[in-house]
Amino acid sequence: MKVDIKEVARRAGVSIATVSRVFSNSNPVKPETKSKILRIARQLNYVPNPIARSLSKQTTETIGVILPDLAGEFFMEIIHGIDEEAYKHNWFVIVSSSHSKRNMLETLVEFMGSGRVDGVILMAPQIDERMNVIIKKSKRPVVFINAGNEIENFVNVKIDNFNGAYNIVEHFIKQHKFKRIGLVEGPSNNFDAIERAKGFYKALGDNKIKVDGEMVHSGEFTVESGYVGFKTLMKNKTKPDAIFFANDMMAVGAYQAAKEMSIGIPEDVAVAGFDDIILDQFLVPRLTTAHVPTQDLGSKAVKHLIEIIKKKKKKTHVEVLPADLVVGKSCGCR
Amino acid sequence: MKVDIKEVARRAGVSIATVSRVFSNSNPVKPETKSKILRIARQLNYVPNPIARSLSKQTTETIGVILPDLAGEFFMEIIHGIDEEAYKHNWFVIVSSSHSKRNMLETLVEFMGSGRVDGVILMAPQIDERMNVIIKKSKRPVVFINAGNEIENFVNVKIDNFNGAYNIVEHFIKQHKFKRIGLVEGPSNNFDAIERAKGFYKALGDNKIKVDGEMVHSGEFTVESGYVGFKTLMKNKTKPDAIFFANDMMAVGAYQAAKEMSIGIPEDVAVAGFDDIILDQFLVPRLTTAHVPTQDLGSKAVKHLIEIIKKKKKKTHVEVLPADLVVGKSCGCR
DNA sequence: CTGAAAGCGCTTACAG
DNA sequence: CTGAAAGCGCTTACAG
Repeated sequence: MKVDIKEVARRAGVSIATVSRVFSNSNPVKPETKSKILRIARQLNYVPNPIARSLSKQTTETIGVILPDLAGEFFMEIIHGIDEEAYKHNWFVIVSSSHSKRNMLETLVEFMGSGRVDGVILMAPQIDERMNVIIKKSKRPVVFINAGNEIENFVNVKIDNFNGAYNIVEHFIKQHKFKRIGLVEGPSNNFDAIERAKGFYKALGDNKIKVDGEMVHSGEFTVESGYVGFKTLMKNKTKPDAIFFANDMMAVGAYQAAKEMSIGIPEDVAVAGFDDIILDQFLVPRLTTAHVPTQDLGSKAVKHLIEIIKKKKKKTHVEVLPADLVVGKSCGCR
Repeated sequence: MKVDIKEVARRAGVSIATVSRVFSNSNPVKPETKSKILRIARQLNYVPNPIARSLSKQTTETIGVILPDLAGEFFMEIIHGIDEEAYKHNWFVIVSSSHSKRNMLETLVEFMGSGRVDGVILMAPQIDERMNVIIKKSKRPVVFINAGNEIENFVNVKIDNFNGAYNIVEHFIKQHKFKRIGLVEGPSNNFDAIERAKGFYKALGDNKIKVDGEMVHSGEFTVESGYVGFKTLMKNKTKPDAIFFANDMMAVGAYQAAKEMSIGIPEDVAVAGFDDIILDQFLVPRLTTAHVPTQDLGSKAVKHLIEIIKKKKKKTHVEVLPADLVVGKSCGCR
């Protein structure tokens, strides 16, 4: 038997408006009437249809999430953070991990144009012109995760790559008195990589250490490139005291290279990475790195988005989450 | 500007019924009319409102997914598999990773009772009575992932833990002529762990190898317990030739213990795990294990669910996905 | 505190 | 092939 608002109203001898008021507790309803309705509803196992409610209220209380395919470990944690936060607010989450750029665009159009969601959380490698047009045109709010500086007039939740890197290098200098510090960079078109490199250079500059071109290697954020980077730097005439890898995966490659070359970490050279990935727990010695609070990225994004939707006020700010120093033993501590 | 079906119809000089027919391509529409409508729609960035469509058609083309909180790496891959498959069919996915049992129950009620989704994919540590009642009462279909045998009359997609384990142990015996084979089990209330242990015992039995109680240790699927298990077994008077760990995380613990004890893998003792987790790629020597096709778990579940929903026929079968042997070097191969 | 009625944006039998 | 109209299950100004 179908049980809708009409059926409940009929049995309770009231209008559907009254039943609706009880379930959306928007307006006062006489206590006796209310409890009668609730009793009957419970008897019938009645649950208001959220689809109908959404259509009527023009609001779905659900968030659309678009993530790139490549997110890996991050993917999981971000979704987790999003889901947890949404659950607290009693909102739902529709996910779409996009397997290509076209797909991402399509999903964006669908989300922005269709009324399926009230807002979107978007994490894209880059925001191209077509995406930009869609986003600008729609009145549905978007919150970005880890987008570059091209995003203005929107909320953007990101990681403090600059200071994360700065603090690591400063730790090398202040704590360990290292002077010759190498850098294995990430891809030159990657926003995170660029910021991390800037932090590196700034820390050197602030401590009056001159940059030595020989001490810098271009990596690709891969284990392989870290492996190569380590070997390259360690073959220089004057070897580095320490090397900062712009992400942990490259540091993993360094560990492999060090093993092959019988170079001790940290006895012969100190090493640090960035990200604090799960794999780090299994490295010996424990890698010194900067913690990226991935889950927070998701939960903060949800918070901002819901606030924008509810308050109907546009927020345009960048929330930068700290990437705290994680001191392991690879830097020479202990 | 609001662009709905009415607006498109007005501009195209047709009724909304015609526009609707174009977008649901249900009925024939004169080609010229159709292309005109499509052109105008594209101009306006019109996308049919899926909420309205859902209400009208009484079907949402979205799947609800309920996963436990503890899934970790699996979580990610399962969602990925689900999302990818759903995308192929043009369906949407609402996720909810449940942070407690109560939460899981609530979400289930919401999904089953409200018309928000057409069906549910459920992965639960165990299905208790109250969940069972809700599932049985609702006409909305449910597909289980990796549920125990308590699930009857439903589709259940799971891993072939038994044969995965059997094949590993048989590999030890047939390929390497090992006779003394140890086992570090998983938690005794864990369905996967139980099946894997069964496979272990069956392989021994089939090869006329008697089980030695001293060769079996109870682990907890954690790195720690693998570490302890390894040390325990290796302190026996007669040491094992090989040890099968019921999951890879425990094998990781074994690697750590072996390093400490200066025991060579596989020179002194062979080792194998189960799961084929990402971390395996970084173990030296490469771990021999059984591959768990996590992503397939998700995609198969979606396939079954959509089929049930569309064909409106109830399917009740268990799909068992093979856990293929992954031969590394930890077993002594090469 | 309550009801009648319009409306949310679609789909679809019915009639032409 | 096309349109007018009823209906999907709710919400909410409006009037009382």
